[in-house]
Amino acid sequence: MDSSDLPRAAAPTRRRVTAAMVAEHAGVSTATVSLVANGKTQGRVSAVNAAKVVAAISELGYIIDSIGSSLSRGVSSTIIMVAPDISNPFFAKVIAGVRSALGSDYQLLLSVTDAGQLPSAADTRRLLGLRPAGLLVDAPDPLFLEELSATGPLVLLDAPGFGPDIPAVNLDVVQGARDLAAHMAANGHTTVAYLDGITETTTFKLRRTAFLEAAAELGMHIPENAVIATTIDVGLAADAFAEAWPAWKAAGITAIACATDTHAYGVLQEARAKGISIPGELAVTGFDDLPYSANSNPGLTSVNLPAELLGRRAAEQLLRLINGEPLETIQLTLDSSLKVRGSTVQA
Amino acid sequence: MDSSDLPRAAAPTRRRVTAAMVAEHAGVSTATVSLVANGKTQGRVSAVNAAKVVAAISELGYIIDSIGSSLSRGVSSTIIMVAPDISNPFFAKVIAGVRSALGSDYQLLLSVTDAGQLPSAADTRRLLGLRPAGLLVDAPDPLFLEELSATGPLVLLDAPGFGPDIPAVNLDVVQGARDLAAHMAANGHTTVAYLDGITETTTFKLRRTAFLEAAAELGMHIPENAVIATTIDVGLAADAFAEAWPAWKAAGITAIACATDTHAYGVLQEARAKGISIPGELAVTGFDDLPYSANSNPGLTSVNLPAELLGRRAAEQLLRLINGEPLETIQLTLDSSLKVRGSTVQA
DNA sequence: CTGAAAGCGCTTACAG
DNA sequence: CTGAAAGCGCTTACAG
Repeated sequence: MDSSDLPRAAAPTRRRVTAAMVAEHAGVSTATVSLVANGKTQGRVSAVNAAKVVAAISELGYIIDSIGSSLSRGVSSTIIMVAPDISNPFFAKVIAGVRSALGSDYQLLLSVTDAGQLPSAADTRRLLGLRPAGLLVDAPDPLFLEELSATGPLVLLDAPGFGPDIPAVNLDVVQGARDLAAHMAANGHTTVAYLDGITETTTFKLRRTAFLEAAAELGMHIPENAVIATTIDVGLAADAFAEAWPAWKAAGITAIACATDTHAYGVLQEARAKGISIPGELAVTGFDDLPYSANSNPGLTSVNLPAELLGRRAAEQLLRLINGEPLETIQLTLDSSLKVRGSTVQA
Repeated sequence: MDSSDLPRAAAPTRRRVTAAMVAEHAGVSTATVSLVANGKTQGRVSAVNAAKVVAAISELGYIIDSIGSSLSRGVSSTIIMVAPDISNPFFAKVIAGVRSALGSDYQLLLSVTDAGQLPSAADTRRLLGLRPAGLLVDAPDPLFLEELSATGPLVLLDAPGFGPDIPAVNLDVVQGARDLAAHMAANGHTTVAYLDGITETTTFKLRRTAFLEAAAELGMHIPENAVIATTIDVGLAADAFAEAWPAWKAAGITAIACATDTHAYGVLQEARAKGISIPGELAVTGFDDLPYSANSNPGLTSVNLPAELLGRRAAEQLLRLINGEPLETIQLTLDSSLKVRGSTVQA
């Protein structure tokens, strides 16, 4: 009968304040409002008018509508970050770094997926409909990037080996993996295993190959079936280790390197459940040095990676790209460092 | 001289495909393209034309531009989630739940802040310029919500005590805190302390007051200065505990309840450094039951909160609001459960 | 069933 | 310095 029941879910309490309303209130054109609201008054708006608009803006509580603005400009102030695993605390630190560099000019949109899953290029392409000002892609696989075929400012994080012309900030995981192998060799281990991540992320491949190579160079032996892989998940890692351990033990394995600390936690957990002495019977190492690794049982020997710095540097590079500034260095590599704890050395 | 060097940062490789291009390609109007692209053909577009448009869309690789669409509709397909602490792994699970309920129709935009910091209402209001389809606010403080004065679909997470008419999904932290107190009393503790979070989040207040009340009811004593607070950070919690411990020890404190597992990790770490025996000399409990708590040294007794479910239910409620469906229940409360581990009971 | 047209809110040459 | 006007890409009454 009437339409008073139409606005159901969300009846707007007050109408949106538009630039036109501000213009009318201040007695100027919307063009002038736009100039003032965007701080482009320099030599284009008289001090008198600028003051009038500023007053009207604060009086009315005007906020530039980013939808209208984006459509007009052709680009939004959104920065999209694509990452395979938000549940990893390491990632939270990366985000913090990104945000600190981004400031408040840009909105950070996180495209997250389920643990260890890479987002599909199709999903991400849909996000491109938001016309992001730039794209940050963490630990991509080569295929994803190719499918994405993004145009516009793009910086990769933790993505080694992607061609020297594509901007990236990397972590020196190769050195970290070598340090791990050297540490094991120095502690007398001769037969070792590797617990890998299941996604074919380049960083995982590098961690694995660098470790295996260095282990071989150092005269350590890696038996058949001593390289296994699971999703980044404590429980699944524990299961995989439980299944592998009898054969490994028989093969004389006394140390296991894990692709991430999370994997290592699974091993520690299962070892405790099974009564395997760490590090006496088995030495365990991780990768990432999560904040919890100082506190696990026992403390976890791990490769510390500068997460916050990674995010910060990547965002800084992206900002330069967005502003059309040249990059001094297309690709950066940040140092890693080995943290030795009780999981490899008796306290 | 020429303008070939104008597009600096990002020369678009191919032009954006617009509805107009699709329309021309298919020999129809843009109105028809819009109808087909949005799946609103039912009784409005002939099968022949629909097929032509579908073909043109896939041939040209057309993707609806969400900026244009949002401006026209007055609302975007973005859902903004505001949360005080992304670095908490608990939060990652909440996000996972939100995403699983949201599906691919909506983009989730995370407004994250630094650890433990609540986002300013001003920041968030700026996000409203993105015209989100809905808002999810995790652990807000009352002031924030008032300042925000958001219109439109809104669901609160972990926000008890906000008036019965505002949609919220809560966690039964009160019961959890009581369980903790009862557990301590049952284990013979008579003098206890509390390590709180520093943000005046309602959930923290509830955890604290429920614990302190239950402790008192159970005849346990809480000395002066036995309630302290720090940011959610392992190191800071460790420092605060280190400073408080001598006086606490003198006062006869034998158990400490922490507002979050992260705080508890700090206590465990410091206790180890100082050679304080856990749980012999001091029993420690957390809250949240993070995945690492099963694996800390010793395992941490904690209140398990259903993070993933929290996110899922909240997103489901929000979707109903967005679709104008009625909510069966305005506020839900999800059960917590006590996990007893080695930090309170000798293994 | 179909298309021309208005309109969402903003920005930016352009003419004055 | 200023404002009228076009245009960004889409959606949706509206008239046919």
